Amino acid sequence: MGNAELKKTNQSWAPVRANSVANQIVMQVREALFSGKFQPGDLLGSEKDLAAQFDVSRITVRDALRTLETMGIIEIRVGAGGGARIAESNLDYFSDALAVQFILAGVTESEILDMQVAIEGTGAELAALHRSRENLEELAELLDDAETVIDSPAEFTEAGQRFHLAVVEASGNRALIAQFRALRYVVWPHNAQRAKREIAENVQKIHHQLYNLIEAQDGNAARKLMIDHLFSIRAVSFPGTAEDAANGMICC
Amino acid sequence: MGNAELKKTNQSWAPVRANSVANQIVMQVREALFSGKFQPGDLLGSEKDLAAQFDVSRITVRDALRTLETMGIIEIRVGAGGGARIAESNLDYFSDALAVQFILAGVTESEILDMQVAIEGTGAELAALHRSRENLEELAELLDDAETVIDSPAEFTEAGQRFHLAVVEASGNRALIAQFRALRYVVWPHNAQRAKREIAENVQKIHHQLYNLIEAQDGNAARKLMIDHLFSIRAVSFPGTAEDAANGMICC
DNA sequence: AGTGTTCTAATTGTTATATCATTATATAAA
DNA sequence: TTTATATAATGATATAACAATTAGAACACT
Repeated sequence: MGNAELKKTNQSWAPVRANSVANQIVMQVREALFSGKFQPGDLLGSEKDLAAQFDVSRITVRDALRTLETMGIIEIRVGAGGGARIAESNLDYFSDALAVQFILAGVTESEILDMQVAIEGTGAELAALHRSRENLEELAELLDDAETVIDSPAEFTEAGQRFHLAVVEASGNRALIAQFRALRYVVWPHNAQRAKREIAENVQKIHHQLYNLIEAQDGNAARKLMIDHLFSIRAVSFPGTAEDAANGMICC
Repeated sequence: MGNAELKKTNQSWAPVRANSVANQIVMQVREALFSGKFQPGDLLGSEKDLAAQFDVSRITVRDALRTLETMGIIEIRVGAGGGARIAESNLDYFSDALAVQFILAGVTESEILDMQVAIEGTGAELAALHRSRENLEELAELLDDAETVIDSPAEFTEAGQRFHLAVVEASGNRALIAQFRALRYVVWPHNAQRAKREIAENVQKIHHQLYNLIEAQDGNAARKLMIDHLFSIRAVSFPGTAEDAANGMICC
């Protein structure tokens, strides 16, 4: 039973008292996770179980579980054999938190683009160093996909963004991947559907070059090309000159 | 009344029905925030108000508010004149979410160090380009502070970390600052209290060089120096050779 | 007039008790 | 063996009540 599984990893949940009982439950679970007492998949128990263990009402437990769920620490399943379990990592939770805070803080597009340069530049560099055979195959496939939709701005933009994601994924660095996804979520609305045909062709050319550098494991060159690529996007988003806007490439 | 203030910004909360009523409330508030209908400080109303407006029970509203609160979207105050308000930006929420996901995903120290290189490298570069007079004064002050505790490993390490934070803050990029804080939170436990005297002196020397490059607005050199600095830390944390471990500098 | 105190109303925090909807699992039938 | 059905576990929601906290108004005392 859930009870037993919980006891296995954490003998004694000190029954809580003052100062928002629900928050204390959250803290106890959080601390247990941070100190390595939990693995993804571990069962905490049902609402009823936990209410009994903490000696509080079901609704208080619910409050705590809702908080933990939003934090991405637990997953809740209904039905027989359900209950609260330590969650698998889901970076969407984090991307979401980042997007919310960026909006509340009023972070500008310019700041986000600098962030993109940092993440994707390093992503491209590490991709060149660590890429596997599978990574290269996926990148090549995505390039082909983009080729087939080169006349459809929206679809080409999306294909280009998948390519960029695949590059960062090829780095094998999950921290970078998480940051990239979060940024993409924030930036997404702004650079969609603006790729004209000739611009798209230029983008394709650069993406091919990037692929070649990654295949050749030339980290420095890959990083440099990626950064130039991103700056040309910036030139259009924040045109210093009309020429920049006209010649720059957007999307991706 | 809260009711009136809410109506001002959002005329019609569609009364919700199926598929987790609480989540639908969350989504409605979230969408309203993302579409710019809310500013920090705006009052949503009390639990009772919202229960009436959404035509659900107080408990359902509570579930939704708990989720929104954990997301950092709202703040809740108890007592007369209390209720739920759109929150001020608080990047700790996000740093926390990141730390949780890193733990659940089992991200390695090596991955985090690569991430640090990306963030702090760009941070140093932008700091050189955008630093204000106040930034320089703070950096100089922090260097002096570190000097006075150069014989105390724990204190020197902390002073060094404050310097690194100040560098990133000097970039003026809140996205970078948020990422740096989050990373520091994750990395913190690992590189404390390891700085011996001669290592500390070397760190101080490099920090001074960094300061000079930032003052001179040499972005490329600042970036390069910061990255070398971080890699030397890596050399100790993941020693390729015993020599690396012996000569490398730790902390900061 | 100003200052400190007390009272009051509003609001979240918590508990208790039900009912409904959903889901996993065991059971039975084909 | 597969499929359908029943059953029990569980979360989702509702209603009602009380406790704890807080802001603001009313009041009393200088």
